[in-house]
Amino acid sequence: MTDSLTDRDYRDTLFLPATEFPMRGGLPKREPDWIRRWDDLNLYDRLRADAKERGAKPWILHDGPPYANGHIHLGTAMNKIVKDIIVRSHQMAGFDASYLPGWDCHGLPIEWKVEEEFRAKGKTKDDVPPGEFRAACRAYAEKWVEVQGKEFRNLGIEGEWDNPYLTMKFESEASIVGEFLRMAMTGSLVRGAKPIMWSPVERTALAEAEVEYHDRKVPVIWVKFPVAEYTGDPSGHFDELEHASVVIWTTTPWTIPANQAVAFNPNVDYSLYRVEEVYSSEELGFEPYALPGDLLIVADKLVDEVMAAAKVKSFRKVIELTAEENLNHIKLHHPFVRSGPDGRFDDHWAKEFWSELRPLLAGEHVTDDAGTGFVHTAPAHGEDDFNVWVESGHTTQEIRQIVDPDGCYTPDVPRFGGMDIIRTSGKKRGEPGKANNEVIAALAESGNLLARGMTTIRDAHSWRSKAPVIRRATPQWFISMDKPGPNGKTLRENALKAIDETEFFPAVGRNRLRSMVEGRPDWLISRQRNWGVPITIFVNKSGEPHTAALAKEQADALNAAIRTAISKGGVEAWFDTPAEDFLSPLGLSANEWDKVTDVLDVWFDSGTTHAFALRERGIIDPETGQADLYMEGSDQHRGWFQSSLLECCATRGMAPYKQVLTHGFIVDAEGKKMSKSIGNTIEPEQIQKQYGIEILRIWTASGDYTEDLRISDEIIKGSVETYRKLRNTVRYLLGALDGWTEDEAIEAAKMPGLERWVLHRLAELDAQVKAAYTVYDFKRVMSLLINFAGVDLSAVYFDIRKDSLYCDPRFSTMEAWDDLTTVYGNRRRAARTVMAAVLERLLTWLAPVMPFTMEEAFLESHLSGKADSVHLLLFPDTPEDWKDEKLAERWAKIFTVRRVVTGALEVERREKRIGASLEAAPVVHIADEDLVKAFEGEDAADLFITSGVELVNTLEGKGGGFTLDDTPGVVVYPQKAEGIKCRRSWKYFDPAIADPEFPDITPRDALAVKAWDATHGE
RNA sequence: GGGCCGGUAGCUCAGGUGGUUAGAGCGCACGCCUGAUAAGCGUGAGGUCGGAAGUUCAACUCUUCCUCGGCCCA
Repeated sequence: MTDSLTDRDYRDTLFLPATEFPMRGGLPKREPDWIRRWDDLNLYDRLRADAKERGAKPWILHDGPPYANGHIHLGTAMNKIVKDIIVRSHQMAGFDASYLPGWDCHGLPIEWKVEEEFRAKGKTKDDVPPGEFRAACRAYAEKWVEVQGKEFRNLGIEGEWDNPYLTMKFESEASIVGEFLRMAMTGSLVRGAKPIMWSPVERTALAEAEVEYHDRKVPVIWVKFPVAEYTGDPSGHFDELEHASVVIWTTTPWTIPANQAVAFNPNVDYSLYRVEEVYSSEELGFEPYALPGDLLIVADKLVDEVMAAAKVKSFRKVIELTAEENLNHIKLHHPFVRSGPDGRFDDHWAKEFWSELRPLLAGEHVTDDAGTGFVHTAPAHGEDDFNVWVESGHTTQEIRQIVDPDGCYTPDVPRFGGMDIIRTSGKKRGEPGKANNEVIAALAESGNLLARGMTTIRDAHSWRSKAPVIRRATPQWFISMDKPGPNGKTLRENALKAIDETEFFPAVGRNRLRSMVEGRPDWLISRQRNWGVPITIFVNKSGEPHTAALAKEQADALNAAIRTAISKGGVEAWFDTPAEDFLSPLGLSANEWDKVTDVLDVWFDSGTTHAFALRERGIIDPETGQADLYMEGSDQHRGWFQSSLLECCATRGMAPYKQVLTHGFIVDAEGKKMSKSIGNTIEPEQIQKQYGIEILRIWTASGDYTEDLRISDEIIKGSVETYRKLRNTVRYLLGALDGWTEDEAIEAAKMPGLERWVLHRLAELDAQVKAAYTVYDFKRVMSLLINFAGVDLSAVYFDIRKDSLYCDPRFSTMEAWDDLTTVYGNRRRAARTVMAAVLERLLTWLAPVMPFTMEEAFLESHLSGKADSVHLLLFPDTPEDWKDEKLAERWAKIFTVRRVVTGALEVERREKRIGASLEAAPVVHIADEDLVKAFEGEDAADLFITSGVELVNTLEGKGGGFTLDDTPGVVVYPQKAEGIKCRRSWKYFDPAIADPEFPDITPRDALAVKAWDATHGE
């Protein structure tokens, strides 16, 4: 019997998927159109209006401001994409999730760029009036805000781009000043000093990027600090100790007058040594400084080196010293005080100024790799010196400032007053001044110079003048971490409490922020710069700020006047307005008050964004006064998360956020960071042009962005595959739903088991996807949905239901549907009902990650009438009755059997006995009765996509059956399907049961063709 | 150099409180289909869980050290 009895081509009578939604996205070309569409729709405003209408609860992600300088890179793109996914998913979860982007506009990097621009025009910074300079900075920042804004929009980031917040808007600047004054009024503003890089030649402070490093010949001296007293346990005391000296080594003799301590490392071994014999002047050609009998304290590892430098021929160890027993209890004389048993205090010129005893401070920065194991510490002139000074409990106010802006000692310094460290003019500009030699001479006189020499070091020189740079303490303003505030608690205590009350994603963020706040020094907020928000205070002759010195009412009035001026004229108003204009209305005299012209650390600016970007715009949780989430790179534990925390804790006693989320950084395929020098950078634009933004978004969402994200060609190709699979799944659904209307829908209770199983899966996914979005776990969303699309839908559900969808009868009217009692009609309707539900969920669940493609699909779908954009939809609710654990268990059993059947068919295919699975009609022997029962009410052949099947509840058989190792109770005997191949559905069937009118197709297909003919004629 | 974090198949990720042959998706190989077709389906091969010690009857999971990488400090 052959299969052809008629010549009719049944293809036309089939229902095949039909959609305009193309298989390929053409993303790079089409994405700009979608963005334009959303702009035309005013989508952002629509989202706000929509949420308002729903009475949605606000949910606020506060945008951390990027710096308005340079083009965006992959890191910034990823940052914004993560934020965008968060905001969109929260909006669709039912919140009013606004997104106000912002920029950080003040600060040094912009100053440099602008300086560079002036230089290019042949002008130095000194030629340009400050007002003009600041105006140029403003313009520069403005330009980059524009550029970056455009670049971010091109990424498809939805937000209030028309009115972003900028730290340099007048109202922002006024707000920053307001916050600063508010903080100052709490008393936490203190004046101190800190060493900064200073160029005496230019009389200016320099930043790290304004210096270059060159080799320089410098003197090196070994100096004795005589022990003055021992105050510890008597057991640690012995006579030699009192006559000994701690030896230090330095290449900056000029800092000796500013010495305030000596640092050592408790983990280094130290001993007291006695000099036995020194080389004679005949042997040396000069007189050595060391004398037999000298008692010297140095690190054991370095003693040979020190003794050699001091021209000591022989020495011996007297006793080993420990930090606990000895060093912690010693106080030293300044080395200008004459040493030796005969009259330590007879040196009158030094006695007054340097009589205070010097402590020994424990510091980790001290090593025994070079020097003596002790470090002379002048907190005014060294970074480490300053740190060890402050960390050992001393204040910055105690720091001695004896060097003026010209690099000369101040006049009050005995003997050295007025001497220069570096020559600042003339032909020898930049060469050493008088200071070093005079200090060395004074040390030699006092008998505390142990040795001297010359060496070469590499140190900082000014970029412009090429002259050496010194470190010099300048007056600075700090926010005190440990001064009790209005609530009796210190800022540190308030901040730590706020950290405990904040939720961190990932959780380790808490420890990281906590340990930083626990250990951080006072917040240095002043900068000697031009482009920034001024420290708007007046200081009286005793150095007190007006916020502390004036009565509250008077201070408040002055503060209000200052703020008003800034809000009208920006930061320029502070610099340009004469002090008396602020002071005289309050009856204060400009002669008694100095206007501070330092500017605020830009971290202070960004720390106050919550004030002007949120509070003043009314974007804030009215109950808590907080934003819901701050989300930035993990480097911001030291930056924005902390500055915002400290600022808000100081002014309001709480964190400005409820949650902190951090992302990692982008690295290459090997996990190495991207850098231009390695040449492994990838630009967002490159990916955009080659693959499309959506691919970048999928890549972002698929990886664990809380760790570092790897990117490479291979990895991006993986995202392309993901895109293809999801797009095709959606496309198939769109095609299958061609012509769908809600009238065709059928209730769940009337559906076949397979459809109810899909609904159950949707119910499961609904909970999982929403939960994953709430904890910002996009990779889980993606893996759930990719698995669902690839396995449950494509490989199982679509494959099985193809037959029903394509071949089952269709009728032109609903009446005809309702009349139809056959299972086929309901089966097809059920499938399409389920597919509509699946499509709606896929579109909405994926829209936050894939806004372009989901919008495109939405417009092609039956849902397009519901809204103007998929982004205006919410995640749909799941009807209670979809979830059915019992049914799921039953279907798990069915799929276990199905696996064995497909395995058996694969063997047949390999042996060329069958090609398509419809050519088979296997016999399946199943030992477990439950497994057989699972199939009750189901058409097993449909589920296996075979033309027939026989299920037998026994393991007895003819032998040679197929089994899988992990499913021993199921044996499959493959058999070729009998009968003829239906020319419409390609199923094999017994021709005896055929409708006589259609002998070459199955009765089901005959019914379908009749129905088709009835509506189309023949 | 210090603090914190991470290193599971080619790729992206799963693997409560230590316990049978370490999982998924993709990719790859092979095959099927040709009515989702620059698509769809099936089968298979891939991992000494960064390395080395140790604790334990038992470690991807605990401890120590090392190594590679990242962030922040110095």
